[in-house]
Amino acid sequence: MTGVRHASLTDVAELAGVSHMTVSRVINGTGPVRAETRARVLAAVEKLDYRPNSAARALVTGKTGNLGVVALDSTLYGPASTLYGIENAAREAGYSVTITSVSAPNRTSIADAIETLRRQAVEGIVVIAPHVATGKALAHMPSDVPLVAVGGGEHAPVPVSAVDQYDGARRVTEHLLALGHRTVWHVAGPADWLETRDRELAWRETLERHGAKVPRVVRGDWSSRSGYEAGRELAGQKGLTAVFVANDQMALGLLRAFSETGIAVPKDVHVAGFDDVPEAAYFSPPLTTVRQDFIEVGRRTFRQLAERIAGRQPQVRDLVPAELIVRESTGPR
Amino acid sequence: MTGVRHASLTDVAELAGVSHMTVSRVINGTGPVRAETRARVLAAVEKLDYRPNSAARALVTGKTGNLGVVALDSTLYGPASTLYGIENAAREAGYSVTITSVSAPNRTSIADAIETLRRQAVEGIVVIAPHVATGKALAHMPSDVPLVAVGGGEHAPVPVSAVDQYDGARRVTEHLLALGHRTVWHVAGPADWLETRDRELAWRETLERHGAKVPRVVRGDWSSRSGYEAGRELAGQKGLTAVFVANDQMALGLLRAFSETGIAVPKDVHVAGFDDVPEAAYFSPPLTTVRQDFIEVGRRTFRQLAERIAGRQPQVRDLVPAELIVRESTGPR
DNA sequence: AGAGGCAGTGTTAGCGATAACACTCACGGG
DNA sequence: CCCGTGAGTGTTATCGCTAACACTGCCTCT
Repeated sequence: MTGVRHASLTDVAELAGVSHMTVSRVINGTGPVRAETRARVLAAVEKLDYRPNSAARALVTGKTGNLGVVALDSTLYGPASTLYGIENAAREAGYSVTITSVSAPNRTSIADAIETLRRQAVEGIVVIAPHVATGKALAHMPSDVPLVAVGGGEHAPVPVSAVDQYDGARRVTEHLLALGHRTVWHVAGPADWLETRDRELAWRETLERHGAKVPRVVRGDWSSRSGYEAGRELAGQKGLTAVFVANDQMALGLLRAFSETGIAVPKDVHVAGFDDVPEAAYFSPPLTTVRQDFIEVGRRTFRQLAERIAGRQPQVRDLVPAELIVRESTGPR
Repeated sequence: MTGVRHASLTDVAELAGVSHMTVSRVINGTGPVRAETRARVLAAVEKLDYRPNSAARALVTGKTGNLGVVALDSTLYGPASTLYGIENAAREAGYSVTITSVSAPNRTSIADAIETLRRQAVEGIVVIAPHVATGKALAHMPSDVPLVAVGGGEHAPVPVSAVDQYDGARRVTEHLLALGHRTVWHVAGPADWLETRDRELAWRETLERHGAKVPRVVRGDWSSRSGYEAGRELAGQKGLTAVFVANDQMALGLLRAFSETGIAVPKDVHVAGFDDVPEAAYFSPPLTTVRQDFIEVGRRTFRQLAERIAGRQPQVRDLVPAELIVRESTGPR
């Protein structure tokens, strides 16, 4: 039952026959305590099932040991993995993580989420919301709480860690060109995502650098459904031999559309994705894609935030390299 | 910069020329305050950018407004969605959510996670970890903090909300039998998951009730890879015409294996999954599966926890119905 | 031998909020 | 006209902890 008040430092002190300060010193390892005294205190702690009151501690120290994460209310593989990466790193460092989700990535909801977290007295905030709007929203945020972003754009006003989108997209495009295609089509993500921009830019510049014609961009919204629609649209396209799809989910939809319209992959068309979701190796056919180490991103993000909390100014951009994973969808015909 | 101390109630009071209690009353809406006074106080609040100190408040009220969620360190669609469902419901009710992930669902790590959360002074805890071991672990947990589980088993010692696994599996099995199959094979999940047990039991009992022979169970681990292996294994099986796979990821792997071994779905074999991940409609072929409303599960889970926190004893098991989604993988041949 | 230092412990004063109660009026009823 | 009542406000105690400093011995150094 609830209602049995918790033991306090004073209760422990009384039972151990010492002052509450001595108990505090034992608990926190601050200051010297005789071994015998320490043992007595610990016995009392054990007996009373004492647990420090974090509110009282926070009140006097000004530190809560809490971090806030603003997360997209989504189960997209990337954001979800990043969240766990951050949580793991934070927990190892003794921080707890409070999560607030936003359904729409507009300025108001981000600001609300941050405000909510500040009211919770978090020591620092990570924003996972890789939209253009997010970057802009962050530019207007009050700066009295350390803030870092993940997956953000190059002009973000806060430190950012992310997988190197440009590099990944360049690699996959070059991989396709190296297979002998005259050009590579692109199914992009939503225009307001920063990752979309990076991937699209890399694709475009890589084509240009190789003297290839740059086809019009087909745009999706990351969902398989939109990939499917893009696939139906591209199916009628003459001269289509290679497609770089901006994420694996859309690539799945596109593969489905191609299959329905009698286009064989990889025989007729090569297809590559981005993300390397765990399922990508079991698509039909298994998908060539770009692997992102989201856990590492989470780790670095936490590290940057920790630096900020400690009062240092970390580097502003911290890129994790991407890895090209070649599978059958760009395999021998 | 950090370092500019936050304004306190007293600061606001001074600026507004009232006592700190009056400010407190304005902030919390407790007790009567003259309209003119309130306005003056609010102006001071605004001017000083005052934000209540949650630690001080928690210290004196004994309420932190914090809930803890023990989550599987996984990006599985179900657990991730449930997390967001809980977070949404909690936020609407004014609670914040602290998340702690566990990588292995054994008793020790669950106990550690709960201990961590208790140290954070959460008012209640939700455990998302639908393993047999979890249920057992919870049986031994100290009961002085309200605790509910999600996706748990029927013998769990705490309130539980979940999608009705049994019902969903029964429906999908009956759907397959109704298509004229003499029996239905089953690729099950890991034996230590509660959901695995429910789905498997429903499948078995449904077959028996219809007088169908019960084939041996092939077991996977939820991953596409394991589904693929199950598919390779089943491909050689004589008389195989229908397979119920315990989740969509494994079904994807199985479809891949069937495709490689020349088995046509749905022409030669019917396949159904479970979960209705957003991609399931774009598998090859689109997958018949069972939809689970994880958001609703999250909502109900929060509601149960709120009841517990309020000191009431909610019903012990709260089941959300499952929905059968029929697609081409069990379609006309 | 006296001063200084340090291990080991205690005392006191807040941190910033709410709870509980006290006080001052103005007003209405007997 | 006096008193009870309730609106509006203030005073004080307290939540559980840590910071800062004070105190007591005992040991070491000069």
